Amino acid sequence: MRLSTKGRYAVTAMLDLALNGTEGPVTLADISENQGISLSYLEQLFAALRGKGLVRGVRGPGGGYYLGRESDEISIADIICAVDEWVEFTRCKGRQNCQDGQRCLTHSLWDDLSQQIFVFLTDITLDDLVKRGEAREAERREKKAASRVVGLKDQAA
Amino acid sequence: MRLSTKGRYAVTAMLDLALNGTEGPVTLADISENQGISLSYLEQLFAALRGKGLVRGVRGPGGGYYLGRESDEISIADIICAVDEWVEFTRCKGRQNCQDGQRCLTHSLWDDLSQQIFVFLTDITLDDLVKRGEAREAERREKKAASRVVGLKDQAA
DNA sequence: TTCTTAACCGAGCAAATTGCTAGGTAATTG
DNA sequence: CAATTACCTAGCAATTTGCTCGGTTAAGAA
Repeated sequence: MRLSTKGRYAVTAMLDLALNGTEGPVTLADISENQGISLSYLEQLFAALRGKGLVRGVRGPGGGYYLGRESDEISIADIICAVDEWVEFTRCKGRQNCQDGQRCLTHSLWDDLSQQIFVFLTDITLDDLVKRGEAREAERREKKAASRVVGLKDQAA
Repeated sequence: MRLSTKGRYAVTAMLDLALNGTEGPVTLADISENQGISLSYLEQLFAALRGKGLVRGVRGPGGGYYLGRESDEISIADIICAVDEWVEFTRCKGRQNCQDGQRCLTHSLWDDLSQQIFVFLTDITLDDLVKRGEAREAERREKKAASRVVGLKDQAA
């Protein structure tokens, strides 16, 4: 599992799509403006996402992108794997002192870690993020209402 | 937390040091040969490690490097942080739509993940890796002995 | 003292990656 | 037809990675 800013861009863009794509497709130009990512970079990312079936493009006026599946069927790991292709964590394949030597100790360490990260990101879907955002939004509104009642100033938490 | 091959090189080198440094210092030339890492790159890595007190250099003939602390006092996270300096996982500081917008949802996602990785790597010390290697070594010997008794061929597990 | 060893230091370089600009073509709508 | 938007390719500046090369300094050995 590789973790880079590229994967984060992709997740951010996909989240934008999940949030704003409920009625009709979303254009890359919109996402570009919302998220401050260049259009051309988005095109590259979405080419990869489309290749994995995570999004579906519609051409022409009124076109844009849909999610390729329901948002609760798309994990964060899916997204990252699509754009940040799985770089093998070890370089000792065929290397001599790997079988029992020190290198293989770190080898298994990275495997463990990689597995851990993968599980973490596989368990979280786009829908989870959407819901998490809704919850936060609700909480924020509650606080605001409460503070208005008590007469306190809004404090940016 | 940033994960790159650079950190893996450093961990591998430190493990070599833990394994071979029990009686006297280990030269970078030795580690270079053992692990297939260029001498000059090792020097760069060890400059960073030395800066964090993780290793101690001794100049002159018979010199080399010692661990800076006991191997059970050095976590994998210590090593990685020394060479792969902590890159902040988010780029939205001061960004407008972070406070409540989509970007902040991925923000907290990366924070969670980062924390998870950090805990994982903080819990593992160099000594753990050494012991893990000894256990594996013992297991291998046992298997070998057993197969010899039964008259089976060695099979590379 | 002089030679050798090995840490320590810095310049620079090829390859890959990142995020971007620029300039297209193809499909769909009005 | 024209406008829109996906889709595609080339290339570029900045950064990172792992390296070569060429030193200087401290400490032991001759």
